[in-house]
Amino acid sequence: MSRTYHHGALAEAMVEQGLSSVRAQGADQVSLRSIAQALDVSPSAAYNHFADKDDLLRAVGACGLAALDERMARVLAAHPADTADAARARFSGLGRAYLAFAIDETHLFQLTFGPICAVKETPPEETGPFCKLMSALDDLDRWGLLKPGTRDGLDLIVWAGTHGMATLLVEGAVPPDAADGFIDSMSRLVMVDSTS
Amino acid sequence: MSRTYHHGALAEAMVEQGLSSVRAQGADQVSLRSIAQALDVSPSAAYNHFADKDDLLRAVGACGLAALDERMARVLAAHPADTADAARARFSGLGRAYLAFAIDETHLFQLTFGPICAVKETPPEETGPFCKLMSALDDLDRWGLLKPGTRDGLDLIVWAGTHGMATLLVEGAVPPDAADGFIDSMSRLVMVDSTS
DNA sequence: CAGGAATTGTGAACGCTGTCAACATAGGGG
DNA sequence: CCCCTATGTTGACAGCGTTCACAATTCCTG
Repeated sequence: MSRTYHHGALAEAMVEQGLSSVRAQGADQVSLRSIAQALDVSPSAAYNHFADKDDLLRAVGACGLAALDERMARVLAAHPADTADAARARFSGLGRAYLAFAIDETHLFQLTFGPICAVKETPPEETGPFCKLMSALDDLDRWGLLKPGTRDGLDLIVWAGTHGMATLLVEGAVPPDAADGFIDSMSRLVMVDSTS
Repeated sequence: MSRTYHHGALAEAMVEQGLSSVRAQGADQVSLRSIAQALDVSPSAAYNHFADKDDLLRAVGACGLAALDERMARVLAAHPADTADAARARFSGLGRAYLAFAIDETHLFQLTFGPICAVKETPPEETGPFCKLMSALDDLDRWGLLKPGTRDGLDLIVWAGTHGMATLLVEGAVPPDAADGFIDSMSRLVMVDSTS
């Protein structure tokens, strides 16, 4: 019944199984052996595809980043960027998507932005989520929706603020229902008054 | 030569040794056994003082929080709160201290705000660093230094922004020299123009 | 001041982990 | 057809967290 001796796509299968294990128990509790066992495969088989346990986890973490990016891409797809209001919606929608990801993919978020994956030297401004957030800021600027004189360093403020709020949510330092209020406050602080 | 059979203060000694091990290698790489060995003590001795390895690490993480709090307290002590400029200095000084801690105590920061210690349900607004930051905001408000109409939700924005910037520094997503610029941008965004 | 109880340490053992080296199997290109 | 490479297996190793039975020490009580 062991389909074939050679699995065929072990690497992908392990990442996928790792993904669901991490989702269920958090990265700390996941063992290489348990992933292998779930796939009816010997533990050492992993070493044909990954250098390390951490290497496998990094692949799983990359999926997390991709999942976050996809959520944000969906937001952009839902709001064409052709009006000022749409630009507003894009900006706050992206922030909300970021926080929503942190809330309902807590474990994955922790892995993706945790110490294991950090070593990967995530290219600074090359990651999808970051540059989506930044381009939304550019849109706001183009429509003249930013408070005058605040553009300098705003990238970092918005990035750090959103990411920081996400980690606070993940750590349980702040209740999930504070997320929406945060986005509203952030928008109010950054954009010109919406009742113009 | 084994001083005494009873160590006398094993709990404190283990926390201290744990502290320096975590500083040196990061919490993930630290083992209960190595801590015990460094103290010339049997591994199982730990279980007379801590329920768990995680329990010990939580104690170490608490030291990290205390260390951060002390840095911030030093800033407050250096700037009496009796002038508007002092209020400005307190606010930006606190932020800088927070980021400096993240930069030169990376591993400790990761433990203190990581998943292990998060379970500890850190009381939301009871932790020193957070309430120091908030009281500095209140000071700014008292001196009329906040931009009008921005006070709502500013607590969360400042907290999330500062903490988020710290985690970005820790993850290496942002170079350490971006820290000062961040504080400046944040101050500029939150306070009224300083060239009044 | 004696002696038992509570505290704090030891030693050996368990099952689990990541990792490795030697070997087995499968499939594709000369 | 046969060998080569890719892929998987088996068995072993050291190290880990944790537990249990036991020993040493200290403290409290009578």
